[in-house]
Amino acid sequence: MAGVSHTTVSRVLNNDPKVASETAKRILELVQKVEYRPNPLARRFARKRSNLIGLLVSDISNPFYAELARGIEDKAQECGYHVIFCSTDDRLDRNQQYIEIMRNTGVDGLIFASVGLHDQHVEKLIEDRLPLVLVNRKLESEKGDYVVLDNRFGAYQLTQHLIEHGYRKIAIITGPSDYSTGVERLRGYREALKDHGIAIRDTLIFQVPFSREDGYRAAKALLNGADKPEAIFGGNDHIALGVMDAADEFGIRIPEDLALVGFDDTEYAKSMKLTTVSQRKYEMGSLAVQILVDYIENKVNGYAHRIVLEPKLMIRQSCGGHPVR
Amino acid sequence: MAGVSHTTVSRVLNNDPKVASETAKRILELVQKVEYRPNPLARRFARKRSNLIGLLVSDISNPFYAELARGIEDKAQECGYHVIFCSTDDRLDRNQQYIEIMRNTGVDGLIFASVGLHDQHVEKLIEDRLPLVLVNRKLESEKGDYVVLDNRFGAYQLTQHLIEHGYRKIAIITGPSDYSTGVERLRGYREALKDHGIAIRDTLIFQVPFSREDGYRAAKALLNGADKPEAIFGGNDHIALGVMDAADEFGIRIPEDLALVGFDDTEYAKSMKLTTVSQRKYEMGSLAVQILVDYIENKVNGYAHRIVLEPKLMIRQSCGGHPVR
DNA sequence: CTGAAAGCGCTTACAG
DNA sequence: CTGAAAGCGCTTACAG
Repeated sequence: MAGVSHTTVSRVLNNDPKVASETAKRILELVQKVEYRPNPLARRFARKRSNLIGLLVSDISNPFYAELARGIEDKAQECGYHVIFCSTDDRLDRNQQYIEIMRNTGVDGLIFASVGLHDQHVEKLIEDRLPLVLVNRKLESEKGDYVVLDNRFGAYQLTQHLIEHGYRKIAIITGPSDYSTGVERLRGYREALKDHGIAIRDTLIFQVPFSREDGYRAAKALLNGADKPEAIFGGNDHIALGVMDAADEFGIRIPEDLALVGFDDTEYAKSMKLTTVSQRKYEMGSLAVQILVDYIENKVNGYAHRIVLEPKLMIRQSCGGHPVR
Repeated sequence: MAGVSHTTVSRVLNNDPKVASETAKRILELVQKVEYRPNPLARRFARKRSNLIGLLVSDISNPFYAELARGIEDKAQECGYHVIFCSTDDRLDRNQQYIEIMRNTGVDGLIFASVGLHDQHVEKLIEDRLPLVLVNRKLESEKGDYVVLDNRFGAYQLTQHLIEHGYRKIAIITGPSDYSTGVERLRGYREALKDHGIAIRDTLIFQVPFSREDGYRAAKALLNGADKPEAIFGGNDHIALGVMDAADEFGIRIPEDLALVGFDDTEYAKSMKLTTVSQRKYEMGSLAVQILVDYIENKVNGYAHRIVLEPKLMIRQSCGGHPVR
């Protein structure tokens, strides 16, 4: 240490205003020269803050979550935070374990993108006032802060769009009933059919995990049956992709022989000309970070941030543009 | 503290073998009951180890990097580490800044998936013996440890495949010359043409950023010209997707009017039936973590780990299966 | 505006 | 096998 005290150096590095600008300048120069780097581990320990955010997603390699992660990353960086991620593969049985692991990393707060409808462990975290924001999916109990899309309305619009194009026998392959997204999309589908006086038939409703593989299998079952649907609503774009795989295999053309819609508007949907609903993933992530950082830094936890974003219908060739029969 | 000392509790929590199993058991029970969580920030500080790995990618929302990240995440978790990621958007001018930010997070080591060919800042880190592994891209100087694909050979195979299908006028829209991937893929293309006695024409060579948008623009220029190619080699799947966009716009059918190949074998390629080269992204990430953790924990840094994975040609409808003319 | 001192909550030789 | 004590490298009241 050349000249001043430990304390003063620390002050300068933390932009403490009550330090002579001349001293500060001298120290800064020295810091440069010696390439002094304050030990981040010691800083965090002394400050009792890590400036780390934990992000729990189903699978980071899924483009939906990857795009969400990018929104989270950018806003976090803007706020001086960094993101540690963890893929849960939607294994509800291991959820507690993943959360525990995350807490042991010393993050200041958690963003949970894949919460189950009835996750009691997460409910407990919320009650314990641990800084936590849900994004994409929410709890049935409506506990905690969240940023989600209006999934019900998105599904309603999509189904209505199919109906308006003359389709009547519309099947849905939606996500599992363990998640708000799966449940609400199914609800929107039902409501749209009901409002248009179309009977809801259980044989046309499939609930499967949100994967291409599962979409493929369900579609095969549907297309193999005697009672083939005229249109299929895939619970997300991955499922819709799986439907395409199955259609391909059976030589069924889309949209000529079968109309198809998805959900999420991932890049895949754009490439495959799939009609879908756009989720503002980047924005969702960004908003979640804002709320979380507010929690962490201002210890606000009386507010209830419940943000429900409007869905936007993206009409593409997989079903749109065809005459009403 | 009920019964024993601070020290002993610490030992138990760190699985120190020289502690009476009976005492250990009692402490563990108490820990459970009180829901005691050791402060991770203090642990890291005392241990001088964060068990954090920094991951630098071009863009986490790009499926290629997202899949790589998943491989890294899984292996890291297996080794008791966590991953902090940072998207650089391939802004070479800001590279130093991003690295600096990462170092300030206190990571034990760095995985760099998007290094520039001549990144002097990274070369310095390597010389300073900072635990660092390059993945996907490498330095021209061949400094440091890396896990990469044999990009040259992959491009060679792809080009040869086109030639074997009767195409002669083959254009390439490859990545920028700032990255080993872009450069080596171009090299493989040139070598294949040369080996088959086909003249290399500069007007058929484009070097653009690895994006769909840039691929689209370059393809438009190519397809608009008087001298239309019979086939296009997209430097990665994103570029190939951009070529498809342009072809669509011009009413050019793939593969009937134009053959197309990509590179990377992202999920997009599968959906779009694009012939491409498979990169074992998950495996690449996993290997990189293994090497890095070995560095961190055993302070091995005399070894030179240079892993070059074999590419695998994925033949799909975008060019394959058509008769030689 | 600056410095001495305490403290953050663990881990880890060291001594017993 | 167990404990007292030092130490990890910062930040931050507190006193001046």
